[in-house]
Amino acid sequence: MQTISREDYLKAILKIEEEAGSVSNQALVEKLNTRPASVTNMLHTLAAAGWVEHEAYKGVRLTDSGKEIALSTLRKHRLWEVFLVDKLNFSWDEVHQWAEDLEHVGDEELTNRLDAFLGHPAFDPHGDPIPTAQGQWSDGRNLIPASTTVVGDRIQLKGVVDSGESYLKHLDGLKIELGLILVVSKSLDFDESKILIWPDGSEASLSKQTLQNMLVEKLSGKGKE
Amino acid sequence: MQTISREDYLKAILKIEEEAGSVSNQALVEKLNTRPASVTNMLHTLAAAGWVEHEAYKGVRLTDSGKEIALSTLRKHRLWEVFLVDKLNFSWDEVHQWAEDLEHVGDEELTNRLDAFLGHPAFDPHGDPIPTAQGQWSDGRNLIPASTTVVGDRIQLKGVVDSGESYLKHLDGLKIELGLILVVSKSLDFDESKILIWPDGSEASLSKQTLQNMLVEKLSGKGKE
DNA sequence: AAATTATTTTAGGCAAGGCTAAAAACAAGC
DNA sequence: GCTTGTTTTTAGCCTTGCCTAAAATAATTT
Repeated sequence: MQTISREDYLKAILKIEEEAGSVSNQALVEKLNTRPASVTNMLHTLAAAGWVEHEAYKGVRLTDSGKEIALSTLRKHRLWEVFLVDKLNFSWDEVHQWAEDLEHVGDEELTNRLDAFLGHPAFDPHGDPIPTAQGQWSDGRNLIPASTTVVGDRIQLKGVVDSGESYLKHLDGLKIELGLILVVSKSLDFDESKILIWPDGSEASLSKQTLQNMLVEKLSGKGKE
Repeated sequence: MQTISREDYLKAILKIEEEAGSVSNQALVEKLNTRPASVTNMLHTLAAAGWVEHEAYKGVRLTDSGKEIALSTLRKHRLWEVFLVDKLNFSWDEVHQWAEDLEHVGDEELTNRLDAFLGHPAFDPHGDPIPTAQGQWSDGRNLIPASTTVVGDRIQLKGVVDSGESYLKHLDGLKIELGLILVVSKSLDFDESKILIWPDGSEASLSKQTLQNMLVEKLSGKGKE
């Protein structure tokens, strides 16, 4: 039986598998903001349902059926985020909590209709790829962290690594949004910060931390195009 | 603390208050498809939260704060139903279950944005009035059950009493939908059924039961207008 | 008014999913 | 190969909200 909590765990396991390769209980404790004993408990439940394989002290892996549920939940989450931003005009830092609830509503049919209504978006408001109804979601893009760019690069923001509210608000404050094109004007060795040029000609300095979380695409043309 | 179950109870109490005036435990048992002991339990919880006044063996009444929550939940339910029908193209008999989940998602802000996005609808897909953000929802319309009409009346379907899936599917099968205009052609005494004329000239007989659940408005013009 | 019937409450359980505290297993350093 | 520290598991408890069965109260009938 699928419950909200179980879907949340499966989604978290999927994400950690993607990010880190293997999934420790500790990682789940952090991702889900819970306690170790709760994780152990739930992993037993998920294993009994056949959604994960769990060997004591050895970590977890999603089974095919578990992965299917996790992908479906992630798909719903990201589609609802698109709805909230595109249709209800929320900003990208306001939508996560509601999407966290909405992702547990509806079946495949509803999700597919929502998908069609939104025009089959490929990415959510944070630039994360939306799994298809068939469970495909490798995005095929070649994104790099902005921290790896060099002076003269012309880059476009396509995604973020950390889509937490505080980081997104930070970007908002800097007038940085998905799709924005920037030019790398200067790179400071001592703290690995960079000075970037906005399309309107203004400049600002971004910290190493900020740059690491920005996923960008290098555009063909250089600085002045 | 507001939970899904508590919101469901408050909404049910509100509806029964409207329909029947007073709210017995028995009525809640039927409305929520649960057991008497569960109702007593929950009423204690709701009373402790200050959302209802409950005297043992005497029934319940919503307090102002309880009514506010109930109205807000009902508003969300009906707005989401409009979304599902108008935007995702579900039919009116398919939306109730999802709306039952969606009504527990989002705050006032989200609800108001949804309301604006939908164009501030006054009625849901079953013709039920949608409470405003200020909690107003007396609809001011003067609807009568179709069973009380007489031969020659020209009537328009504006709502239904029972919006259960099976009844709505029955109407679908008869090509009856909200807004449809019919003319009462014949009234059969023995079983209180009536024969009605569709705009395209076709006729069909509707049972007393079916007619009682159709809320219609008498249009000024008579039969042939 | 007494008896029967219907409704409501109490009493006691159960399942899900969270928690703390303590024990067990693993990993690292000496 | 021990010792120390981290991670995971076990054990046991809590809360929410549901349930059944039995007792108490109200309502209805005779």
